[in-house]
Amino acid sequence: MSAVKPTRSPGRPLGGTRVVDREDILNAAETVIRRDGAGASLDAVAQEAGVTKPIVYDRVGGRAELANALAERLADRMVVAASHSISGANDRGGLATLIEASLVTVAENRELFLYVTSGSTEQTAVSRLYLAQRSAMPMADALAKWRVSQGLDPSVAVPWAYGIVGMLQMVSLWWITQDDDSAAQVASQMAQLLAPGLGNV
Amino acid sequence: MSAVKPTRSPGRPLGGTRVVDREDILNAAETVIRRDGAGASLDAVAQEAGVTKPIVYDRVGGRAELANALAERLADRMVVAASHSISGANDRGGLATLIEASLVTVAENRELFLYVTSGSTEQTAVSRLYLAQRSAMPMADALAKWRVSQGLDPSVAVPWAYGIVGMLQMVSLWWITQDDDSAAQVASQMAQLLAPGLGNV
DNA sequence: GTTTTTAAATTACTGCTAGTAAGCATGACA
DNA sequence: TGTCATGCTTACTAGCAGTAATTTAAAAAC
Repeated sequence: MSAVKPTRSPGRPLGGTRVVDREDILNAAETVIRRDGAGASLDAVAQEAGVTKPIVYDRVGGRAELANALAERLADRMVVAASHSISGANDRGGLATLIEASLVTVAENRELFLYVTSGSTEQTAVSRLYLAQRSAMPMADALAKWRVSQGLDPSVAVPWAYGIVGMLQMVSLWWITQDDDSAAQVASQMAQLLAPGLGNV
Repeated sequence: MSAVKPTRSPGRPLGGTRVVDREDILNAAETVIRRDGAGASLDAVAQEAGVTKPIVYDRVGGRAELANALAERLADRMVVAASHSISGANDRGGLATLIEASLVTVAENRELFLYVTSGSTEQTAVSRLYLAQRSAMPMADALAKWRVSQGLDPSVAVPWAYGIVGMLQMVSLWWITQDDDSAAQVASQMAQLLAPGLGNV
């Protein structure tokens, strides 16, 4: 597939300035991943961006770094979705609404989710933790603060946050590969499990 | 690395019968993964088993199937560890003991855990669900049975089981990449989060 | 105004890996 | 004794991550 003739000859471009920056590469990567799935190659990403592979390495780095950058995007998107959902939700069912927003965001970014949570080679463990960390650390901070305000031990915050992120990731993975249950239903069920332990948030 | 001279010439072996079966291949795979980490190649597995790659494909299939088979082994090992731990535990802290056994088993099979939870290519999503399913389905059955016995709705069992498996996987991943907290401590913390929602199992 | 250097890109390569096709040696059976 | 089946190895293909070498144009130096 890489046989499509590149439209540009070698050498410095005529304007003399860079035209494709890091953000362009990341956008192209998202497009390709949506189209080709989680197995998208760096060559395909480069071609979609109208450049070649070494440019991808110059702008964002190798495959692991690309996955990390996209993981940050996805995590940010989830935070935005969560805050939107929170603003329209009241206390009861607030946790369920949060989880539902997470599920819906994963479904909207299905292939991207699979890409960033799959990794490829040996470095995968670190990469997967990176995505988790990106989601877990704000949660851990919030949890710790809230626990302190309640006069409770805040040292549980970090493992709890990682655990909840892992729970949400796995439930998302299961949920997007079946059609029986609605997002709201599953979210409510998971909230039912978590809420008592969290202290009826 | 594949330049190590194979000790066998082509053709049917002298006895006329197969000498390396599926179990031998899986054992060799575990050895190689322990030695080389999660990036272990099929060639290395074949060499460790004293055969060549096509034999691996004949006995267990491709990389995805190998990961699935090893995932079953690891899941079974965890079930055994859990049942051992249960037999020596009383009601209070039973859940924590279970989680601790899970953490310890992951630590004992560190590279294998990373191998089966990482996968490699596009099929990864299915493979990861496979491992999760292997652990989640017995848990879901037990949960459903227990919920029914308590006069509660058992339909939460499946998503809860997947969620708990995901939680344990992520906490394990986080825990084996740091040294600050003991297994017992983390297990107790996670049990503290889950127990109330489960209904003080 | 010509030469040199620097910037920005492509082309072309290496090394590795999953997976498969073709070939070879031994046993079984007619 | 010759043909077929069996259980291997060797040899190959295709694709991907990552890197080195090369090319072109702008900018700077003389």
